[in-house]
Amino acid sequence: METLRRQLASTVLRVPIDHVAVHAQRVLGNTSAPRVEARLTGHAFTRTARHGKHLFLAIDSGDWLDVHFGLTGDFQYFTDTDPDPAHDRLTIDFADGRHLAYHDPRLFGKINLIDDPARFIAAKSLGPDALDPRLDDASFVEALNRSRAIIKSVLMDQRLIAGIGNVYSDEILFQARIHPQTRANALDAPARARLYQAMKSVLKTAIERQAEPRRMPQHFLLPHRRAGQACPCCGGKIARLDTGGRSSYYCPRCQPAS
DNA sequence: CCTATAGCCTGACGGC
DNA sequence: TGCCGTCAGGCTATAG
Repeated sequence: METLRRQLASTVLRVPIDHVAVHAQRVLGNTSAPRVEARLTGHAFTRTARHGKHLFLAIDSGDWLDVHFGLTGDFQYFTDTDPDPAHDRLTIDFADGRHLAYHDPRLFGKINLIDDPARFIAAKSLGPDALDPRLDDASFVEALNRSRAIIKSVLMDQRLIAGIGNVYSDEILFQARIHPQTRANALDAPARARLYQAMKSVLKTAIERQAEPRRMPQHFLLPHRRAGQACPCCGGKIARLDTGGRSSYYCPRCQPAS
């Protein structure tokens, strides 16, 4: 998400928007196609912000666009000669000839028109962004102690910490050597410290590598995140586990149940 | 309040 | 080739 934000910030800011088309009403949350089209057409994005998995685009009219990509969404650029990408649920045509498609095959994403990101974040009860420096070791530990749920679910709970999804929660637990089903409040102090360090370093590394799986270090779980693959640390087999309806991949030897 | 689960959607992939 | 089951980077509403 941060990678995408930076890309947008370096390409679309202050470029006037010629035309907007909504192809799937479903992706619109609190607004309608005519409203989005009216608020954007003839205007331009002036800056970007991000909180967890939410991307915010300031519009020079004073409003903000909140963009969430669900499971399968992203932005795709295309040109006049390209056909419109399949599953483009909303397209924005810029005055410089660029076209941007909000692409989301599974329709789990949402776009909202809001007047203030901070208020939106509060209304959604989102926790602090995982990379916010104000989310220090002490407040992280406090958040963990409040929960009896399994640590895998806690890391993904956007109300506690915003920004961690299924893949990166597996990576964080792998590097912290913690079994995904450990109860959050059962982690001892060294484990909590490892988890905090892993959370910060995994996300920073991911951003440095533009979140491209191919560019992740080989000692990360991510390049090997499939059942039966060899653990990059011990060579054992990566296993798969059902946790809260999502798949967790982990190394039973490096991340033993405590 | 807390935690766990079902449901929303569609496409890609592997096995038969 | 075609069909079927499984899996997939998320969130919300609801149940217990």
